[in-house]
Amino acid sequence: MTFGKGHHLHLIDGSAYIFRAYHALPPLTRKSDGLPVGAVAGFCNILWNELSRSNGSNGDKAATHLAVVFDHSSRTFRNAIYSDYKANRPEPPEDLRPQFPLTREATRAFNVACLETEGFEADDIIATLARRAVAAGGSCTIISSDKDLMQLVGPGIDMFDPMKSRTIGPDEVIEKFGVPPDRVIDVQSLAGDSVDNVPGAPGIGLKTAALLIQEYGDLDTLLARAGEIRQPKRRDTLIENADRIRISRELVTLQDDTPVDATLEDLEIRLPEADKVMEFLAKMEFRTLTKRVADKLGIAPPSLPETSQLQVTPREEETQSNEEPLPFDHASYVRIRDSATLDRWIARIREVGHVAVDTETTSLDEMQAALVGISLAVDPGQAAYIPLGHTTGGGDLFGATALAPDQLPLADVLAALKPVLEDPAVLKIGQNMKYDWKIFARNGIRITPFDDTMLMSYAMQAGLNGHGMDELADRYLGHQCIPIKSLLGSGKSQITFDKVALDDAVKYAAEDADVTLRLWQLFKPQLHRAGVTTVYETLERPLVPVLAEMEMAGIKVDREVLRGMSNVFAQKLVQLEEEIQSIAGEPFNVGSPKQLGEILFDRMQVPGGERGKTGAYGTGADVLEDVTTLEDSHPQGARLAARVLDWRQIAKLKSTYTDALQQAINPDTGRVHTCYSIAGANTGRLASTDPNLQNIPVRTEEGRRIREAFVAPAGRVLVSLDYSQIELRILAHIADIPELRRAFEEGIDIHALTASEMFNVPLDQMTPEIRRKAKAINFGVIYGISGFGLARNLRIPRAEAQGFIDRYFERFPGIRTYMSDTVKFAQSNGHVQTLFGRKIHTSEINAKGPGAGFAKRAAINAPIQGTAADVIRRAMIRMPAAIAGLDAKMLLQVHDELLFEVAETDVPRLIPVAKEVMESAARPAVALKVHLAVEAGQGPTWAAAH
DNA sequence: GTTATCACG
DNA sequence: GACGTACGTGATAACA
Repeated sequence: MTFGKGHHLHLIDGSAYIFRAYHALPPLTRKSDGLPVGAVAGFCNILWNELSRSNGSNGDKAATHLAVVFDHSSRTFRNAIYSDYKANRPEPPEDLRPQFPLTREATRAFNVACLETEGFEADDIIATLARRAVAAGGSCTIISSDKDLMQLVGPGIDMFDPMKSRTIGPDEVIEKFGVPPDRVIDVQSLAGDSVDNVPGAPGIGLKTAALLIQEYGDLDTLLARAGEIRQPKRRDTLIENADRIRISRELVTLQDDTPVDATLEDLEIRLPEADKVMEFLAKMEFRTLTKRVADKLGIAPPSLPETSQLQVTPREEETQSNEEPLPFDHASYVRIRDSATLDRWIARIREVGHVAVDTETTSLDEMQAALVGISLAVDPGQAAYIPLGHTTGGGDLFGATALAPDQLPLADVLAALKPVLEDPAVLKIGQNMKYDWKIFARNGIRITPFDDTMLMSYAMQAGLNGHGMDELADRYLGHQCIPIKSLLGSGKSQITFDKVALDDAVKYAAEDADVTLRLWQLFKPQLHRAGVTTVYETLERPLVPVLAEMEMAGIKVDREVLRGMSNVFAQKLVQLEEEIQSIAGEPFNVGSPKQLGEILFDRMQVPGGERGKTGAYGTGADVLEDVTTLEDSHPQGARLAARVLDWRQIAKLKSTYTDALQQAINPDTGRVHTCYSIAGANTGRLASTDPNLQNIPVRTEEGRRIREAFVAPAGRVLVSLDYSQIELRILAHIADIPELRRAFEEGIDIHALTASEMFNVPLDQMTPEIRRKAKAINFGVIYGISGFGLARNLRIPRAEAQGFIDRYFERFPGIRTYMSDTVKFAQSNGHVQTLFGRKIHTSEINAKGPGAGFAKRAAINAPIQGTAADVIRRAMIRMPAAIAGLDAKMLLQVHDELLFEVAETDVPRLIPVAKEVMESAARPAVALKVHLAVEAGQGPTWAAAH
C-alpha cells in the first residue's frame, strides 16, 4: 500500500535515545555476566510500546509506519564544513559502548526498520523521511526531545519526548527558542551550541538571538541590516562574525534530501517474528518484557532460569543478606613469570573489557619511583602480580643489588601491556589512578580510558569518610588489607618494595588489584543512584591526566636564591635568640610554646595568659600581638613578645620554605614536583603536598621574597592568572543579592560598596578603616559568620560585632535566607551541594553540642568554596586543549590561581586564551548571574608574576 | 602519634 | 542559659 493520507510515520531518534536512557535509568546489568544493558532495556521498552500501541490502533496519532534512525559514525559532511563540529564531544561512557550494537540488534529483532547513512547524522535522515511523509499526504511524529530536530516541527510534523511523555508542537518550540519552528535555524546559527561545538556569534546566547530574530524577522535580514543595531557590542559582533554565523547555519540546518535506502512503504509496521524477538529478549535476560511480548504474540514465554534476570545492583544492606561475598584468598593469586601466562591474562582482559591495575614501585614520589611490579585483576578473587624489578636480598660487598631471577623483562611486559592499557575499548580501573598514570607515563604508556575507585568514593562520600584503599576495603568489603608496613617495616630500617620477598609481594600486590576491582563493581552502580555520575565524570576523573602532567612538569626553583635566604635567616635567628634570652633572663628553647608561655606568664608575670585544654599557655601570634601592646604596663613582656614574633616568622620561613624547598628539588629535573590530592579536601578543593606549593608566603614583604626563587628558565616567563573575588561572586549568585551582583557587573570595589551600604558612607568618602571592617564581614559571611568570630577578627567588642552583622543582614536579607536555607537543607539531607552538583556531606549537622556549630558554618561555607573549586577544576580540564598550540605549560593551581610557564613569544597569545577558559568555565552547565573576572600577571619569577 | 603554630586561599 | 566558634588545607618542631 502506498504511503499517503491517513498514514502516520513514527521516527525514533535511536542514538539520542540511548544516551538519554543511559543517564536517566538505573544502571541495569545482565545478571549472568554483568553486561551493562540498562540503555538497551529502556530502548526495547519504547520500541515495544510503539509497536503495541500501533496495533491497538485506537490513538489518533498511532503509528502505521515506524523506523529507528541511528548516527552512522561521528564524522559527517558537517566536519567538511567545519572541522571542529562536535569536536568536544566526550567519549561515550565505558559501560554504554557495548550497548550501541545491541540496540541495533534489538531493532532488527523487533522487525523494525533500522536506518543509518554514512556521512549523515540521524537528524538528517529524520528530516528527509519526515518531509517525504508530509509530501505524500501523511504525517510524522519524531520520537526525540533533541532541540536540533525542533526546526522540523510544523504542519504534519510534531515531536514526542519519550522520557517526559510530552508532545512537542510549535508552542513548545517557541517556549524553548523564543521563535516559531521555521526560525529555529536562525536562532541556533546566532547562539551556537557548545555541546555540538557550533560556533555561532560570540557573546550571543539563546535569549539575545531570539530577540534579534523577533525584531528583524530572519537571519538574512538581520545580517544585512546589522549596522542598524543600537547596542554597539552586538552590532560589532554580528558584523565581524557574519561568516561564522553563516557557517553555523550550514551546520545546524538539517539536510532533507539525505540518501536513504528505504521507501516510506518499507517502513510499514509489522509484527515481530516470535522466535527472533524471543531469542533476543531471552539473551538479554529481560524477564518482564519477554513476558509482555510473549503475551501479546500469544505464545508461551521461553523459560528463563530463576537466577537469570535484570538486576539493579542491590543496596549495601541487600548485598550482605543476599549474597555471600567471595572471601579473599591470597593463595589463589597468580605470579606471572612467563610470557605465555601473560598473554593468557591479556586475552582474558580483552574478553572482559576491563581490568584493575596497580603498580608497585620503590618510592611514593612518582618522579623518583622505579617500577617494581604490576598487578592485574579481571574477576573478583582472581588477580595476578608481574614482578619486574625485584632485587636479590643481600647485595654484594659494595651494597650493589642484582635483579632477582625468574622475572619477565620490564620492556617486554610493558610492550605487551601497552596496547591494552591504551586501548579505548578496555577500561582500566585503579585506586588513586593518578599515581599509576604517572608511573606508566614515565614508562611511555598513557592509560586511557580509566575509572578510579578513590574518586568514585570521593564523589559519593565526601565528608563521610576517607577514600584510601585500606579504609574502603574495610568499610565496603569487610576486608583488612595486608599493611604495607608488614612488608617494608618502618622508620630507619624501612626497605623499598623491590627488596620484598616475591611470595609476600604477590599476595600484597595482587590483593590491591583484587580489592580495587571489587570496590569498582560495588561503586559503579551506586554512583548513579547517588546522583553524582556527572560530578565524577566531569569534575573528578578528567582531572587526573591534567594534574599528572602538571606534577610531572614541576616548577623550576633556584636553589642558590633559597640557600642565600637560609643563611641570612640563620644569622638573624641567632641574634634574635640571644636578644630574647637576655630579656627573659635565662636560656630556653624559643621554639617551645610551652617554655615560652611559662617564661612570659609565670616568670615575667605578664597578665592575660590563658591556658588551653592541655594546660599549657596559649602563645599564638594573636596572643603575642596583644602582649606587644602592653608597652606601658609591661615593657619587658612587650619587647619579648615582639622579638618572639619576629623569631617565629623567620623560623617558619627558614624551616618550612627556604630549607625544605631546597630538599624538594628533584635532582634529575632541577624542578620541584608537588603532588595534588584530588580527594583530600571535602569541599572539592585540591590539596598540595610534598611539598605544599599552595601556601608559599605572599602576605608579608619578607615572605613574598621566597617567591623570587620560583623562576622560569631562560626564554620563558611565568604567567599567573587568578580569579578576582570568586567566592564573593558566587555568593552574590547563590544568595542572589542584587546590590552585590550590580557592583560586580559595574566593577565597583565590593568591600567599599558593602561598607557604604552598611555604614551609610558615600563611596567617595570611604576610609580604609571602614572598608577594612566591611571586608572582614564579607569574608565572615563566607565562613558562616558569628558575632564572636567577627569580634575576634576585628578586635572589637562582641556586641559591636553583632551590631555589624545585624545591619549587614538588614541590608542584604538574601544572605540570611541563604544561610538558614543552607543549614536547613543540610539538616534534612545530610549534605549540601555546589552549583555543579558536588555533594558535601555534613555528618555532624544534627549533633548536639558545639559540634553542630562547626557543622553549620561548614555547611554554609561548603557550597561557596566548593562551587569555586568546581569552576577552576572545569577551567583546568579544558585548559590543555585550549593552549595546545602554544609553547605553554600549566604548572600550579592555588585554589583561585593558575600558574603557567610560557615561552616569551607566546605570552601575548596565552593570556587571552587561558583567561577566556577561566572566565567561561562555569558555562554551559551553570549560567552565573555574575561574571567571573580573571586578572593576569607575568614575570621572570612567581613574585613578579603575581 | 598528638598538639601548637603558622603559611596559603 | 551556657557553651565555644570564623571556612578549607599541610608542614614543622616540640613533646609525650
